[in-house]
Amino acid sequence: MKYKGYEINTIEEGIEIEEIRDFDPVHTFECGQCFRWRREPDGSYTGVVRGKVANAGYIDGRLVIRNVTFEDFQNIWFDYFDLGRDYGLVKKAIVTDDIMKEAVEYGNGIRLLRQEPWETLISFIVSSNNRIPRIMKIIEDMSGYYGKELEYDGKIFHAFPDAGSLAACSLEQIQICRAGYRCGYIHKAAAQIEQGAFSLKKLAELDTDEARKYLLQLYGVGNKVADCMLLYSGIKYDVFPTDVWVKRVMEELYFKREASFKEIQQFAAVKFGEYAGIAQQYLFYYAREHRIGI
DNA sequence: TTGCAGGGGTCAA
DNA sequence: TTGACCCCTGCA
Repeated sequence: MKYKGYEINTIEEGIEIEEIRDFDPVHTFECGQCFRWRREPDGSYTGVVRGKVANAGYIDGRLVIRNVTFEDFQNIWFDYFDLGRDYGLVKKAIVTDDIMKEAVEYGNGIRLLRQEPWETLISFIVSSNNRIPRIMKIIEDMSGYYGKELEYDGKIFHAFPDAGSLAACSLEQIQICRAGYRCGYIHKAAAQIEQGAFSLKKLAELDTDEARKYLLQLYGVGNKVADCMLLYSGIKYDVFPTDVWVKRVMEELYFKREASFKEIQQFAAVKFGEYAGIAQQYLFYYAREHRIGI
């Protein structure tokens, strides 16, 4: 059947989408934006999103999403995979030079996932001064201890715990996830949100600068985490999360000298505009895979 | 085997 | 602007 321009078939294991453009699972799931998708031996990926387990991969040129009903697709996955956006147009807008042209060609098929805001916030608080494998383990452990149990394909999975569940935990209970000093950040953020002192829903109503400032009120959230949270939950696309890697990459590819964080952000805002965040993702992935900026 | 540096940042002085 | 920070990993 047709749904918003896509041809969707319901099959026994889930659904399949024909002729989908600009969706490469490897580039999308391994470009550093998400922490809960794992590669299976057959090359597909299994992940937990909004309390549902799913598996995604290509078979004969069709994107197959297993353990998903057509209704789930309409309510969750269409939005999560950002399928309403024409990445062809995005690419046109951000490719203004040979560097971006190459980065976009290389990272062809990266989509920016619209992840659940609360989970995204905590994931990127955990990411501070940390590496991806360890971030994944902490998120996994936290879900295992405090998230709802789910089952798929004979295996047990866990949803990411909601704010109420983590707010109900003592600091010691959060510390068993081995997130170190970030446990205090998580504990406080959960309390602020659960008590209604802070609303993640409000972010969408604010302009980008206001949203960023508002997020900085949360203990443990600085500029980098705020920008990641806004971008990877699909709330704002004109942010340019600048960590030490992106800084080095921008210095090497564009500035040819040292540049301050502020300088880089201003440069990106002018050069890439409303899709600066997506440009950052292509650039970062390209640089990481080519070991630029090391 | 043990020891030490340093990591996709934030906070506080 | 600078150092400490929890925990883990990589590498002498």
